[in-house]
Amino acid sequence: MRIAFLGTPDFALAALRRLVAAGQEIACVYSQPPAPRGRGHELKPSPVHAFALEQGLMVRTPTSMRDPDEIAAFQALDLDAACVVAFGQILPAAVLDAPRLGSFNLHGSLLPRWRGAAPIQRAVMAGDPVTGVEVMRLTEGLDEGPVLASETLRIGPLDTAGTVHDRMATVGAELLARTLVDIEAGTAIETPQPEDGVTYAKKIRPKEARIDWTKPGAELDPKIRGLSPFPGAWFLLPTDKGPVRVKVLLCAFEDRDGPAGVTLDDALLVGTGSGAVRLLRVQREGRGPQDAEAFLRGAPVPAGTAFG
RNA sequence: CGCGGGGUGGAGCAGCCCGGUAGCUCGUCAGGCUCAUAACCUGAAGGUCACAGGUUCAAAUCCUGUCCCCGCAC
Repeated sequence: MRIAFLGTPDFALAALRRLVAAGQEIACVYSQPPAPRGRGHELKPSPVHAFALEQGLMVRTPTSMRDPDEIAAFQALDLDAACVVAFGQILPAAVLDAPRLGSFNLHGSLLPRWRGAAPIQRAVMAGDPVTGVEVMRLTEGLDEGPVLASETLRIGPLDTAGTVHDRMATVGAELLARTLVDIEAGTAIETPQPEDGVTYAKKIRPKEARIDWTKPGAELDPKIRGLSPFPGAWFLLPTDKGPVRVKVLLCAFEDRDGPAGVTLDDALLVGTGSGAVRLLRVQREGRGPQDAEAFLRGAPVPAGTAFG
């Protein structure tokens, strides 16, 4: 099939790689324009953009797909289908309806739960025991189109948004590739989303990442894991040189009570509003990620330490 | 030139401001103790202090440049 691929981050890259491997004809790749990011404000192309260049695929990085010239260019591609995976832009109907068979999206949740920008993180943060990845037809509403294929994924007690993301990227890429074949063959079945159970996965804001130890531990644990590795839930660790920001990359809930924000033992068990959270993997500013054991070797945190 | 932190035996860190014997926690190896052990005791090996220049009688420590890593902002 002659398709256009619209995507930006690593999650999308996994899907694009799979489609290329499957021998699909990628007429054009669309990605968000290179933005000044990282230290030093360097202009870096997105993962999908970089891969497309490396593969010699045609790439376009329009600021807006609503631009009439962009829409015209898209329509001129004479596509069979368009695949949208974490692209980062809302597409107008003129674009969605341009391909002969329509436009399809790979979404990281079991719709209609977690429609929107950050489904994987929100699912983990909410403590969902199960999530999934689905292929759906894009319509004008936000992630409201009918579902064509679905695959579920368990979220374990030690999963983070990162680990679920990685597993889902692989499963999702496979699912998309398989479903495209069905779509081309005309055997794909479209099922409208249920009307009940709709929730929205709002974009993660850095402000949400500060840990509030007065909240219940059973709530903090999944939230912290859902924010890992990005942007990373954090707190302030008191040191000789002042408070140091420490991110928690992995933790586990423990049913033990103690003062909120205070360590209950010498191994990073922290009291919360109710229950406690054991920090298993952390990263302090300026340093790399490390397991609690390694972290404590260089910076012991005795029981009774109060976190900020 | 957006702001800031860091690169020290295998791991994690201290020492740097106030130049002058390489320190701590752990790991490894050997021996001991023990019914036994990730416990404990004793001893040992292992480091061009990121790299390149400079200042100095003397540089991990001060100055300059380079490379790499990370946090914030975005």
